[in-house]
Order: sequence, then structure tokens, then C-alpha cells
Amino acid sequence: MHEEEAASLFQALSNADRLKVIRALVIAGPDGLNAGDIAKKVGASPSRASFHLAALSDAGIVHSERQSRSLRYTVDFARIGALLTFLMDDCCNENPQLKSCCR
Amino acid sequence: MHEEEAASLFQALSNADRLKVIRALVIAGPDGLNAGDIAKKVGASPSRASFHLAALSDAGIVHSERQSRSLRYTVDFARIGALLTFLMDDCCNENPQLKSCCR
DNA sequence: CTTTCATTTCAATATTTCTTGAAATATAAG
DNA sequence: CTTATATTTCAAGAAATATTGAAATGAAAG
Repeated sequence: MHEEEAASLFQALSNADRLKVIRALVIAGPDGLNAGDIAKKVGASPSRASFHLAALSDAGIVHSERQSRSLRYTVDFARIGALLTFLMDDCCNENPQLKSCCR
Repeated sequence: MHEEEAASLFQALSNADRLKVIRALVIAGPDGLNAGDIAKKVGASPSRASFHLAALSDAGIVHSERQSRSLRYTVDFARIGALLTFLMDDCCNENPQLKSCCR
């Protein structure tokens, strides 16, 4: 991952409602949640939730799959992990003090 | 750390030049670098570098100390670690797949 | 085929962030 | 005290992002 890509992923994470979306999806587990339920959980309008989901989806942090009338969203942990790896290893040169936060 | 605070830290990281600043400071080691050298290393004007440094400083990601005519900047690894901990533990509920990126 | 439900897209406006160069501040040297 | 150096602050315009509600799309049910 390069700096520009990492910067755009950080941009996708730079909003409290989007962090709440991620948390809701993580708690929900592998089956994820549909857009309407996400909107309710984070207290956003359907249109606003759709906007946030599009931002996360464009960044590759979430993925969606149609299920009947609904769209079911799930988190891509590998994508978030790749960003953390960039920050810890490429950007911060595998600094031991930083890496100690994982324990 | 709460979502709003984490979001504003991610905002500070959501720019490629600011990520380059962090990398330059990490490589420089505990003594850090002064503002002028940072500007040269990331290829930004003095005013632009100052803007980026202010963004990182407001977020608590870097700190500065005057040294004669120059301001010497250093990285706060603990602050970055706190953000990673928030993302891994609070936001992503200590998900094992995500935490595996640290190894 | 019409209606209903779930979600996204759009348009318009408000807000924030970016960018540039000039001016201001702080420190040190002659 | 004057000059030189290092950095920040400011102002103004450009660009990107956020917000809202209304309209459009896609999918299923009657």
C-alpha cells in the first residue's frame, strides 16, 4: 500500500458515524447487517447511511451483497489489517514501541 | 478514546504528505527533525509544511520543542498506538483476524 | 402490472479543508 | 540596533466534503 491509498483509507475512517457503522458490523458478526438496520443503529437517515456506506465501500473497508430487497454489508478485516500494517511497518518503520500496542 | 476523537486523528492521517512527515520523523529517530528539514524531505513549501505539522500537532501525533532558531519535531508513538488500540479493540471488538496483522 | 419496500442517487446549499504567497513573529548574530 | 534566519500566521480564493429531502432504481408481493 502506498501513501495516497493509505491516506484515502484514513479519510474513510475520519468520521464518527462511519466508525459506528464499522463497530455495528463487527458486533453483528459474519452475516453483517442490511443498510436499513445500520442506519437505525448509528442514528442516521437512510440517505446519510447510504452515503457513509458508499465511502466505506469505495475504500474497500466494507462489501455489500444483495439479499432479496436488502443489501447486506460486511466488514473486510483484511483490508483494515493492511492499513494497520502500512502504518506500523511502512510508515512507522516497524517501531517496537508502536507495535507493543497490539499486545 | 471515543469515536469523535479517533475520527479527528484519522483525519490528521488522511493526507499523503502528513504520512510522509511521520515517516521522515520516524526514520530520523528520537532527536526528530526541525520544520525546515521536514519541508525539504516531503517536498512542501515552508508554509505548507507548517500547516501539516500544525494538523499533526493538534492531533497530538507530533510534538515540538524550540531549539535555538528552529523548532524540532518528534513523533508520539504512544498516541498513534492509542488510536490503533481504539480501532482494534473498541471499534473492531478485538477481532482475532484483525489483530493477526500485528505479527 | 401495480403497489410496496429497501436503498441509492441527485441537486442545492453549507461547511470544511486546501493552497498560495505575503506579512508577522521569534531567535540569534554582527 | 540592524540584519539574517527559521517558522508561523493570515487572507482570499479554489476544491473537496457534508447535509438534507425529494426523486429514482431495484426487487418482491398481491
